[in-house]
Order: sequence, then C-alpha cells, then structure tokens
Amino acid sequence: MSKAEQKKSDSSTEERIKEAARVVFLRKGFAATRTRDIADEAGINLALLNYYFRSKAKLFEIIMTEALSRFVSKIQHVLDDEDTSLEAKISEMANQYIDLLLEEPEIPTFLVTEIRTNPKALNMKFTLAQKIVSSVFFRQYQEAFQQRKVSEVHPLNFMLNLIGLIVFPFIAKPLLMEAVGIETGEFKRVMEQRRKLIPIWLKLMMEGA
Amino acid sequence: MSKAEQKKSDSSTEERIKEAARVVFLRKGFAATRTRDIADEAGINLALLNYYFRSKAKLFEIIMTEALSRFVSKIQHVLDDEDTSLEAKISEMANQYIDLLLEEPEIPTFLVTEIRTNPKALNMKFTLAQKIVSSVFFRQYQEAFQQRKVSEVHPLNFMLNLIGLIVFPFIAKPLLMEAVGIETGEFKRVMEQRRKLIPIWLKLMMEGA
DNA sequence: GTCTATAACGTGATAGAC
DNA sequence: GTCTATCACGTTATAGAC
Repeated sequence: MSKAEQKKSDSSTEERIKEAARVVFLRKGFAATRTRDIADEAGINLALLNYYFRSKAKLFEIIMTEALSRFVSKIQHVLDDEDTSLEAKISEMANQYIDLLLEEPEIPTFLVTEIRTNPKALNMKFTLAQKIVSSVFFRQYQEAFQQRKVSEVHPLNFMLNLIGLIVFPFIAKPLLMEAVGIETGEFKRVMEQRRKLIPIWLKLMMEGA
Repeated sequence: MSKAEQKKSDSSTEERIKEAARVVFLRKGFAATRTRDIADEAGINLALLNYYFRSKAKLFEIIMTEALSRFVSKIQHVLDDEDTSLEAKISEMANQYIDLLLEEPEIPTFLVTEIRTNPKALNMKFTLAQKIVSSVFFRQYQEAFQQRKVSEVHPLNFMLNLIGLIVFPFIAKPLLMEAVGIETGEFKRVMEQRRKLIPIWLKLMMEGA
C-alpha cells in the first residue's frame, strides 16, 4: 500500500484515534465522553488509546488546543493585514468563519461548554486576547470609533455583534433543527445569506447608533 | 418559627435540595455534576437526595423543565399581546430577557449544552415552537416582512438576530471575563446599553437589508 | 426524615499474552 | 502495536439503624 493510500484510507492508528477523539469530544464535551466511545469510533481497543495518549485528559488537551488554535489562527492574517480596510476585514472574517463553521459547526458550543467549567483552559488567553488587541484590525476599529461624535456606546458592543451575528446561529442550530424544524440545507442557505448581510448590517449599526 | 420565616431562612428540605441542584446543574451541566456536589451545596446528606427525588436523572429533569419553562413563559404574554406593535414587542422582549439573564446568566449556556447532547429534552418542542408560531408577535412579524419589496432575505435571519443580540453576550461572558478581562460591573453596563440599542439596531437591519 | 454504611455499577487505566 | 482480562476508583443508589 502506498503512503498516499495509507493516509487516505486508514492513516496511522495514532491519527485515527485522534480524529475519533475530535469527533466525540466536540459532539459531547469532556465530561460526557467515555474513552470507550472514542475507542469504538476509532475502531480500536480501549487499551490502545492509553498506549498512544497517556490519559483521557492528555488526549482532550490536544483536541482543545487544536480547536482553539484553528479558531484563532484562521483569521489572524486577516486581522493583521495592513493593506485592507476595516470593512474589508469584517467581510473577510464573516467569510472565513462561516466557511470554517459550516464544516465544523460544533466548535463554538464545544468551546463555550468547556470554558464554562474550566476557564483556565484559556491559558492561551494571552495568545488570544493579545492577538486581537495588537492587531491592525483593532487599531482600525478604534480609529473608526473615535471619529464618531460623542460615542457613548461601549466598544465591546461592536465586538459582540460581529462575533455574535456570525457564531450564534451555529450555537442555536440544534435547537433550530429540533424545535423549529429547520433542515441542514435550509440552514446552510441562511448562512450563505448572512455571509453577505452581516457586513452590511454592522455598517448600519455603527452608523445608526 | 413562623411559616414566613421558615420559607425565607431555610425553607423545606426538599426545596433546599432542588435549589442546590439548580445552582450546580446550571453551572456545570448534567454530565459534570456529581450528586455529592448537590448534597454538599444543600447542606444535607447524599441519601436524602435520593429519598426526595428518586435519581439524579429525575432531579435533572425537573431543573431542565423549569429552566426551559422560565425562558419561554417569561415573554409569552408579551408575544400574545394584541394591543402592542411589533416594535414594542421587540423592546419588551429585550427588556424581559436582559432582566432575566442578568439575574441568571447561566441559563443560555446550560440550555445549549444540554440540548446538544440530548435534543429529545425538547419534547417541549411543540410547546416552544408552537407558542411562537401561533403568537401575535409572529403574525405581526410576517406581515411586516411581506410588506418589504422583494425580500429574498430568509425570515429566520430576523429571529436569529433578535435572539442572538440578546443572548449571545451571556454565552460569551466567561470568555470575555477570562480572556478579555471584562469585569461583572462593566458587563452589566454593556447590557444596559444593549437593552436600548437592540430595538434600534433591529429596525435598522430590517429596513436596510 | 435523616443519617451511616455499603452495595452495584460504570469508567479510566494497566498488566501481560501474543 | 494490538489485544483480552482485570484492577482501582469514583459515583449513583439503596439498606437499615435511629
């Protein structure tokens, strides 16, 4: 079997386990996940999981770090681009995040859930907050704000709206599907609309109030 | 000890346990909660918990139902008011929900987390979805939409924006406090601003796109 | 009703054969 | 490297004294 084939069809055992762990942890969270679930999902034995990764906690740590990292690094180059306007960055963020989340819709709820019970998971906090605060995006955002008349509106509102308009639908998705009867296809179409609407809405909100 | 005193100071044992369960379940979720945590929080013995409520699952069921119920019924009379405009209802929803969530900020994340792993928890789905769909609010909302020119914007977007703008900050709160360094007082001030801004924003969004 | 002690079970982790 | 068998422990739930 060639290397390419191997990577595609079954990959290494270690990688298979990690992939299974990602699926199960993201769907059920750390506390509700049984290591046996991961072993089953990977199609291997429970002992093997501990052979490769010393413990459930270690394995989780890896998945958590990767999820956070993907969420942040995906848009870092966007935030740090000196040559694009604030508006362009907002559009690009909406695009990048909606792309990412259509592929992995569980990420937001996963992060929210795990940070709730274990805020120290954010020892990446310097990484995360500092990346944003030190970004070109943040500078442009502050400049735009100071140009407003007597803006008594707390700057945090803008951030909450930007992230919330993008992310909240994915958090509400299970509820939408179960209680409102929305289907996957319809949800996707709504998100494709939002991809274009969110930048427009944000502009209106900033100018209007 | 008078009845009033009893109710205020220690209440009945059953009520104390239920109250403790609410606190712990809402903070940590079902899977991460140990019945011992609840017993400790209530200041009673573990056996007593099973004496009053047959099992952890039964006790959780009660808390879950009440949380969902509070979330829905709190605004039902608002939704069904024949005598107020759509705009007034939006303002009233923002007010009612922000009041509720400033008191109990854990509710949204709790519901999101538990519905994720157990969507059947929404066998109240008829109750919930039907209450909205059959409400005066929903009728007014559809009328407002049909008056738009060629509104190709999916109606779900409005609902997502209304709920998301209100609820998302509470979901993001732990992250804001840990990674961004927001304090409780500052968060409250932001929410007091949003109470007034959200109706304005929504109007702008509906008219603009 | 409330407690202590303990049973019954599930889960994370390891030993040891292959 | 991968498996089966099993341990060690934590957790839910119950029995039984008071």
